[in-house]
Amino acid sequence: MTNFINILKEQIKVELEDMAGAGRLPAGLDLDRVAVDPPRDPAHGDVATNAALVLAKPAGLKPRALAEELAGRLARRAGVSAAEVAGPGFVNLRLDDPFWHARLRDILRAGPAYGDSGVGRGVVVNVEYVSANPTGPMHVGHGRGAVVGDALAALLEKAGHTVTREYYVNDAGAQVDALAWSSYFRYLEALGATISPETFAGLCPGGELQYRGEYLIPVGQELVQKYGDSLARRGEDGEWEGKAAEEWLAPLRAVAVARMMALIRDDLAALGVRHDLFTSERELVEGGAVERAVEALKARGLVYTGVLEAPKGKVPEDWEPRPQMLFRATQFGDDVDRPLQKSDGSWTYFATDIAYHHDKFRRGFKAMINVWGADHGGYVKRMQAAVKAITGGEGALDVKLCQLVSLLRGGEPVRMSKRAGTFVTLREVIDEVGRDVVRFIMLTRRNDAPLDFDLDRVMEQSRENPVFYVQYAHARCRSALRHARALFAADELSPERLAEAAPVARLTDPGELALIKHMAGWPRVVESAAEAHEPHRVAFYLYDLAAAFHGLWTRGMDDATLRFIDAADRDRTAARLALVQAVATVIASGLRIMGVTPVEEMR
RNA sequence: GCGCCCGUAGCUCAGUUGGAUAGAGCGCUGCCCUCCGGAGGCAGAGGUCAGGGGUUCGAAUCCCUUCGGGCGCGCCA
Repeated sequence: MTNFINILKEQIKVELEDMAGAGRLPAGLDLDRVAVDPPRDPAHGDVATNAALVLAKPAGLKPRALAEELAGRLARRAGVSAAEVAGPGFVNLRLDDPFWHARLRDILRAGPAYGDSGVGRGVVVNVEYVSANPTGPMHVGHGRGAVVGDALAALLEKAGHTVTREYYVNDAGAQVDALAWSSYFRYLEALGATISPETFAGLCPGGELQYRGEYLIPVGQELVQKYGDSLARRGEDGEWEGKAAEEWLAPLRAVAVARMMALIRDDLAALGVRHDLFTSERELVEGGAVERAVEALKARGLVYTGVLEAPKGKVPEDWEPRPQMLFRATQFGDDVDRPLQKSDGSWTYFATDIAYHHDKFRRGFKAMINVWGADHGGYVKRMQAAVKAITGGEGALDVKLCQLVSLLRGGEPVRMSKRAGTFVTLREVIDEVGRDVVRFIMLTRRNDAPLDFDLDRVMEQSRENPVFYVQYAHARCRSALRHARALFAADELSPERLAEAAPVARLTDPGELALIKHMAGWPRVVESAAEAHEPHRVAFYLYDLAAAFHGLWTRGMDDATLRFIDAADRDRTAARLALVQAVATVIASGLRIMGVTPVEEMR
């Protein structure tokens, strides 16, 4: 257990139980509401508990009297230098220097595993993210979801969860058909046909040529290689419309989807994002998963045929009431019951999505997290309702909605238009600023807050740029350790050796102790961020840690006695190098969750 | 019309499973440094946590309500 707060919480509970045993408190008090936290204001000590406030009423005692007794007991504990009653009945604990020195050794001994937690032990969780439609390259918005999902998965792993990272491939449905048609246009082009986009669009269902990007040109070429002109001849026969199209569209669809997924996988690789599993919607549907899911719902009496009211406000033009197969979503907190079938009898996307989540549950996942774009917000309730229903209440779905990313350059919005060909892809951004920058920036805002991504600002070397600031702190640590090689052998500087041999008791400067305290808070950050499913907290923590470290470093520029390396005092230098090594360890540990490389030097 | 998200310093944002005097960066004001372990330091001003009501020993945080912004609302995924 590396979270020192938990250690103290245990001690406090022991004291409370002891007080109950001594008749000072009623037996059997509920201690769940007893909180132990570091206070915001350092003047209130290192740790505070509200135990007396929470227990006063059920115990029939005055908060301050209860607090006095608890404080008196805690003050005798090792490591506690002072226990004071403050305010309405808080007990503030001050921990002595040796306590903090021991925490520093903890960090060095644990190394990269420092901050690992057991709160998620035994919890198997599925994190689904990206799931961009295979209809083109990824854009910046997809990139945000990719980073948030990937970092969340890593965070949960650090907190002890068993995580599967999953991508849902929407390779069925109208969008993919539209992709196939658009690919057919490129196919005809590759054959040398001179048909204009407008003429061709008239032949497409809906009269629209949806995907005009050049990335489909290689798809057309591949189709020619594979099928020669055989697909075109079918067209001449006038069999483009109706069901006949369904048959000859299949190879187009298959080739196009495969190509698009290859494109997307390349983009993901460039971002350093990986998935354990790609699940195909088409395979799921063809395998009968939808029927299976609907049967499961029917068995619970949650499916019926009914007529929905027209939505208020914006009513679709062709709205008409008609009976549909509906899922009783209202029984699980949704606002209306939701259709499972379209009017032509095929399944709605919702139905296949229920099947998909049913499938996840059948694969053993009770905890599911989906990372979606904010435009899917209206879909969350029904999906959570469906998961609750189809898992008999055993499964739970959390959805993280990612708000829009606005690309800026020097404070000015980057104009993007697919039509004008000025659309900026994720890949272009990665190529310009680098993977690490993209990943870090995507985590500098809560997922549900809009994000400004300024391509100029993120390359600045200043405190305003968190990527630089955190990287620089790590690089400075490494730099100090390299300089220390003038005084120490390499193996003397290893975290293990420093943990055992460095006289860390020499660290008495308030700035040094403050840094240790900050690092001691890392396991708690991991746990709370994992519990809240909020990876951005890691970025903010690292920024604060970097600030504390830079502050100490800078003081050494004015006051030589505070510099980390002092050739005249090997012992003190070793102690400070232990501190520096620990900072590097914690920063690297946090960056690892974010998927950002901790650099050795700034260039 | 309904649902979800959001509203915190001049600006951009943290802090929300209830804790004490609400924080950071930028900007602003004043002082210091001009250093090579390069790519500053210190201090200060600045807030009705959108408004109102409620629950609580205690509310930015929970509940209700009003206002303001974003997203969504059968046969798109």
